[in-house]
Amino acid sequence: MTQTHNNTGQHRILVIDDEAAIRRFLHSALSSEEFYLHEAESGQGGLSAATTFRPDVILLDLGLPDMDGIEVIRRFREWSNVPVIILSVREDEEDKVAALDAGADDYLTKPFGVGELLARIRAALRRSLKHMDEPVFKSDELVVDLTMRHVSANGIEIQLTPTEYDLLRLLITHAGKVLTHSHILKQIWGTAYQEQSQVLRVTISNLRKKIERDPSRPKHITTEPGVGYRFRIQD
Amino acid sequence: MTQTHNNTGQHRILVIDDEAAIRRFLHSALSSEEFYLHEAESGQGGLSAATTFRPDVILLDLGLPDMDGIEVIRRFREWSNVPVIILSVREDEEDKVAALDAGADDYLTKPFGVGELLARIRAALRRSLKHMDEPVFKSDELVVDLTMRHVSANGIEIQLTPTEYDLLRLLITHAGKVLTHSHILKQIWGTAYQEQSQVLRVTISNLRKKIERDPSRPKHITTEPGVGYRFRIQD
DNA sequence: AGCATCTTTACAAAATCTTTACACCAATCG
DNA sequence: CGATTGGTGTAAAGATTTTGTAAAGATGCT
Repeated sequence: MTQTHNNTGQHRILVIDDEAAIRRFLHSALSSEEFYLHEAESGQGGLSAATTFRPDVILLDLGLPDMDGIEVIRRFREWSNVPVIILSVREDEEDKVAALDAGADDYLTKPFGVGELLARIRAALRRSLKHMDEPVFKSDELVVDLTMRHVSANGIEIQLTPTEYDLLRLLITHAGKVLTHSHILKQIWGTAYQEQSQVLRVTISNLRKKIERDPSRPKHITTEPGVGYRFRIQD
Repeated sequence: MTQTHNNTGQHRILVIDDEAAIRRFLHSALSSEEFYLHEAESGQGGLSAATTFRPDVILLDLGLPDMDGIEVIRRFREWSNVPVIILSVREDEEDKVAALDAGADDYLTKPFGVGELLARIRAALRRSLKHMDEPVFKSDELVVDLTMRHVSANGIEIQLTPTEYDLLRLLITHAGKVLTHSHILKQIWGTAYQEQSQVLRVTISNLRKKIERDPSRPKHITTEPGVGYRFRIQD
């Protein structure tokens, strides 16, 4: 699941901002032979535009009307590593820390210079274009679309419960690696459950019943006795 | 064995700044269980420290006495992708643009909050640690990937039990050296087992059955009679 | 209430660990 | 020269721990 950006020289930028004035400003500042812009004016709209437009960079305003900017980052980071640069009027340190820790790559406080914005976009692109990830994961007959929270085998949709999906996503985003019981538990159930491996075993069992051809001889999710579980990429 | 970062949880930070006051400030702000700091007070010193200290992140002051900060970034980028965060008193846009375009990853203007610095360091680490080569150990046909917890010979996977794996890892991380019985026992079975060499012999035997081509004439794990065992690197 | 999901309980099945028993080899000694 | 001794390797038998699964209870949402 490695790949791509477009092979025209143009880089694709998604702007998510509710103020038309700022969108216009960014449009005139950035539109050029080098960049191709797409605009969204809400968090929901931005997230869905991200799946269809496939940007190389996202410029995100934190103060959106429909949902919290931090939440937008978090949701987006569930399936993509595309760089997110925050543009915000808030200059409190805690806002910056929260955004960066949620998965943002950079944080610019308005007003900012166009030159600096361009330089930070170039820096983000330089880093990320080397290693971009395809948000659709395939292993044998199993297909997991991390953008749509959609799982299928042989074209037939598989219904997963929220925890089952979270567990599968965690395993897939670390495909090949062994994840220890306590690490998985901490990630999905929280620190309090770090030692409660029984609930993990049950969830693994249920997940296998849904995604494995023969749940008693699992191919996708294998157990590493005494250590944890591993998602194996087939082929 | 391509070792790119340390396998302790600690991340290594190189601070390049000529002002002792700032170095002290950063030292108290960042030194913790999470970070291990190294300090340099000149561009030349920083560049050479980067090769020996192998940092995961570099914090660089642009105003160094011996050479221009931009030049330091450029020289460093000739051979490394380790993230560089600029700390500078200059807040002119053209300084920022020049530094970012020279290869810096982020630019913070002094004075800055410790929280923001930490968040930007975490963001830089998050991005770069994903793309680091795994430390893979190879000896002849045997391949041990310590991050994937994966052992194979001639491309065929070898299943190891937890103790077998722990033992192999201990031997490999000290490849070439002799490890005494009591040292191995203390490390893997705990102090209580320090004298129980029988259990070690059994485990060594089982491990050899799995990783040696001819377990009765072991090439990888050799015994040093009366002393202990040694992992020999082939080739 | 009805439904889906999550957590816990209980137990069977499987894998691993430790111990026991003994064979092997070399060096040493009566 | 054969017996003994100390260090080592291997097989196999329990003992122990870990893992898988069904099913019952708990929770929460509409």
